[in-house]
Amino acid sequence: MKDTRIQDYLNSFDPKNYIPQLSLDFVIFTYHEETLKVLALKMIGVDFWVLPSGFVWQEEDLEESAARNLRERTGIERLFLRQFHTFGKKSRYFPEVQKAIKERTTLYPKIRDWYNHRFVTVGYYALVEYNRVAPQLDIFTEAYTWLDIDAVGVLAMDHPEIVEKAREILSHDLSTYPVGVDLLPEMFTLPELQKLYEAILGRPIDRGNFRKKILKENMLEKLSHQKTGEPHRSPYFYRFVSNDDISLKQEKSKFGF
Amino acid sequence: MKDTRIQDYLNSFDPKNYIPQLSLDFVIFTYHEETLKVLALKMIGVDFWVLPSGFVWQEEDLEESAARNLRERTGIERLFLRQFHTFGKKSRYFPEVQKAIKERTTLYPKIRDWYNHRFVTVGYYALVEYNRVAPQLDIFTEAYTWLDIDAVGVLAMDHPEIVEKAREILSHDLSTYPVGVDLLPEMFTLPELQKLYEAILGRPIDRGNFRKKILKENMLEKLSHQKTGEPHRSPYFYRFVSNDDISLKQEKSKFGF
DNA sequence: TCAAAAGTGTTGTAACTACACCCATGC
DNA sequence: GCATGGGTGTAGTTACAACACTTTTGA
Repeated sequence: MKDTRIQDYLNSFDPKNYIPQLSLDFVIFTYHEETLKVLALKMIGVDFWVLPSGFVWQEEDLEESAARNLRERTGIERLFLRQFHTFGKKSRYFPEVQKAIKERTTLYPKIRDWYNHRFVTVGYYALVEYNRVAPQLDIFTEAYTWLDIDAVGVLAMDHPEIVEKAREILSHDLSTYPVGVDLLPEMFTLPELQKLYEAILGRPIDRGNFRKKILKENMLEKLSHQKTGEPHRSPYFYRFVSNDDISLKQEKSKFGF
Repeated sequence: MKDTRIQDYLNSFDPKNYIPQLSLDFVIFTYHEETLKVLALKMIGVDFWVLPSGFVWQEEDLEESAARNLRERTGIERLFLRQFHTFGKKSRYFPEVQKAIKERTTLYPKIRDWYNHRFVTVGYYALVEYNRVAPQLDIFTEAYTWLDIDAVGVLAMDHPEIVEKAREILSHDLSTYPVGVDLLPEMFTLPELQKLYEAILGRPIDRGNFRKKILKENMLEKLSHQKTGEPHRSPYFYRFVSNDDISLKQEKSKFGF
């Protein structure tokens, strides 16, 4: 069934509508079971995992294209989406992958030709809340999985390197953007928020210091008790004040004079 | 004379060797007369200024390409070169510019075709010392100038926006990279270094605080007096300790816990 | 009552900010 | 001497880091 749709798609695919040798790669972060995770896809008929990716139409902005591709490939709508780096090693030509593609498109010379070059790829990272996202697979995708951030080494091509870079940038952005807004449910406890930060940074944070710093930002609103059921004091729930009030903090331009 | 060389070049130009619709744009900073400046070029036969730019060979890394293009277009060799953003608005198709190019290449359909698309461009910024660099113009370039950072609005296309972004990133990099190494002569005084920082940040810095912070980095070596000739106390000269010892400071990954 | 984790407070250090004050130089 | 800008010091504030103490909960 899917194969028919693929053939339909391939028949209608016109390379002229796309910018050649340019792709977008997405590092889609989520947070679940106290670990940071990254969305990986498995294309039909191949046996390796890759990051979601896409191509750029001639008639769309790069940013638009990123949003569109993300939607089409994963069903993920609005979210925090940010360009972080462009990768362009000449070795970004991956025989394993291209071979698999070509094998499956023997009837489509235009497709073979399309893939028969190295690609420069613009990296975007996104933040999505685990429970609010059910990735919708497009016709090329056989399966998806949320890889633990520490397990992204299994990704094909140079994708582990891309994830690494994305995480680095995300760590920096932690100080200027309240990532919890996108990665946690409406309500959450401070210990939960702290664990999120620890998962991103990859190192422990002092509890007391975390509370002080995060509360001083005035982004959080304390709610009623709850979170009962465990053999210790129950933490308070919090929520972010209002999406409108949460702006990117003016990156106080370093070299603080 | 130049025209002959251009024709030779155009004759030998083979689009197949390049990645289509992808360019590199360079924001080359220098520092002179207490102002931050940016290199701008004027192409032969047109009357607007643009940033140096270039195209990427099929068989070279993006980083390699940046270094090569910089060398070919400006004669500038080794230096601090850093990717900062990729620009991809669909409006990055500039009739004014492309018209000028096409008018001058009527005999070269392959060239017209090459320019007849919008380009996605990867921005790199570079730091060069004013007195050690004499931009060497390539065959397409009629003139160059060092634009004051506050005068880059005269640049064509979206180049002012690109410079703006580059300066923003450079401001951030100030805290992790000793930009003075690349922008100042071997010897310099602390007031001179401070003025450089002020030019980059676009705001004044307290003298005493600057000294304390910069000296604590242990990157500077105090030399003998001099800098005489002015009606006030003579400042000391300094130099950076050793290029080897100056490493990118580990960007202490924010959210300092 | 005990373990475990939440919540809170304290203390010392380092960094940043805004000054004030003195020093060297050429006129 | 005097204006000018370099060099240095200090005091107040804020941020950070480490850690101790108290509180609440279920078993």
